Amino acid sequence: MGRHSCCYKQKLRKGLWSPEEDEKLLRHITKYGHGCWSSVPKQAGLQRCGKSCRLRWINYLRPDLKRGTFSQEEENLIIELHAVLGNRWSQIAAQLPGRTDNEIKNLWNSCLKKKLRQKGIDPVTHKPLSEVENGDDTGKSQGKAPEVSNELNLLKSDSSKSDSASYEQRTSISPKAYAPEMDGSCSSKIYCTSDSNFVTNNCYNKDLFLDRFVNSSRQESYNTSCQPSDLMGNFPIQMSYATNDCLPNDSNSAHWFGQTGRPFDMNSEFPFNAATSINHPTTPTTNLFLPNSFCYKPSLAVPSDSVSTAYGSHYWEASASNNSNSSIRSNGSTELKGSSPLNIFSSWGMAECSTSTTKEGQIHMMENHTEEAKWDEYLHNPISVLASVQNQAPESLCNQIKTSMHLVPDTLGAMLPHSTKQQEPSQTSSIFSKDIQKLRAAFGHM
DNA sequence: AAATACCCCAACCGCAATTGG
DNA sequence: CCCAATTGCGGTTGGGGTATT
Repeated sequence: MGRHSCCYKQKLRKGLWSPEEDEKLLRHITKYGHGCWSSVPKQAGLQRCGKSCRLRWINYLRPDLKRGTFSQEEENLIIELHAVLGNRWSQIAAQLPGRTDNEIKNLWNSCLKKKLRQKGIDPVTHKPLSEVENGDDTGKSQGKAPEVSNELNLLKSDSSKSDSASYEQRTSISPKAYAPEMDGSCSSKIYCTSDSNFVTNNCYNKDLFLDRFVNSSRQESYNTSCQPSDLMGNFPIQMSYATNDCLPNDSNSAHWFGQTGRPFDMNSEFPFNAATSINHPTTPTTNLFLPNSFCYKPSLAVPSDSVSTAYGSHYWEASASNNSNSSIRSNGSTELKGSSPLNIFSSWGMAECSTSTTKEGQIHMMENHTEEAKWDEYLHNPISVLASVQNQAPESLCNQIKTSMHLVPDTLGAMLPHSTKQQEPSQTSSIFSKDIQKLRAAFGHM
């Protein structure tokens, strides 16, 4: 219990990480996965404790991290989530793709708290400061809707300076989304959020909502909790999870379920968004892999709708108007045809998405769990998986893509955040075109 | 220009929960 | 069930950069 044993050992480095250390860690994890963190520093040749390595990976080296300033949408979302979740940073972070709990915590402590106070809102209770100072705690028992509404109204006026779009259009969770289910004054409603719309489902009370909300952000939740069907029930959004039709019904993105429906959430240590965003039931067709208001950290010089992999970020564009005509291509103009990418990805990224009650859906779920198991195996024993893949006919592109993520070790330097020279998309393209070539070779028909 | 104050954020610390022998 | 190892989380710290005096 308590402090990690390795922390007691002498001669362990502390403090800021050097670029060399970063590269060592990144190379090691990319090549072998992290496995047991306590053994990572030794294997990677680092004078650090495993805990420090883990933290460095999660907060800094993970390839899916966004960097740069938080957008107004993100700030609003954090405030909204904090009103619901309090200081549960990891759960808040789970709703913000590419952001870490540490990052959000820092933002909150250094910036958002201040902003709220300036707006006359108590950052702890999310109530008007005047109300808090007067010792009026009636809001506690009556839900948070009023103060949240105040808060958001104030923020609306603030953010309107820089953005002409309406608040409801910009924010992921409409302020209206909170009020009814929080104040307990009406039948509980829960809202699927999209950029411009929200829909209701009269089946959840606040506690269940919170429970689901909290569970949804837990890393293990994709196996057991917060299935989209749990939350969405009668939502008037068409979704056919059990089939390949996991396509958006409209062009708006819904961030809410983007996290809950992902096989690797942002706190996982190997989050590959190629899989996760496919799960996103309302991800726009023009940006299949990421919610359209998020972009990747500029240090990697990746287009906003790119896929981040263990070897860096790669720009994928998917067009998928229907299953048979689906195509997926890299920014290197490498196009994979003939095998529907939705078929491909749904086979390993749909575990949580596959919520259909039909037999077909159940079958898919089983298949998906199998794929997850393979993926898990890959992460923890990549060499054996790689060997097995190379020695047999590929069963799914999933495996090939996963394998391909191991093929470009020389790009590591370019992905390191320390790297001052940004990698041009064309370079990224050429890097991945090699992968695509290997995929093609593996499949023959591609 | 130097000193000081302030701010941001990466990293550390310690506790709780989980896992596995 | 126990216990040690490990992981995850949230609070806190401290170094470095920037702004102010």
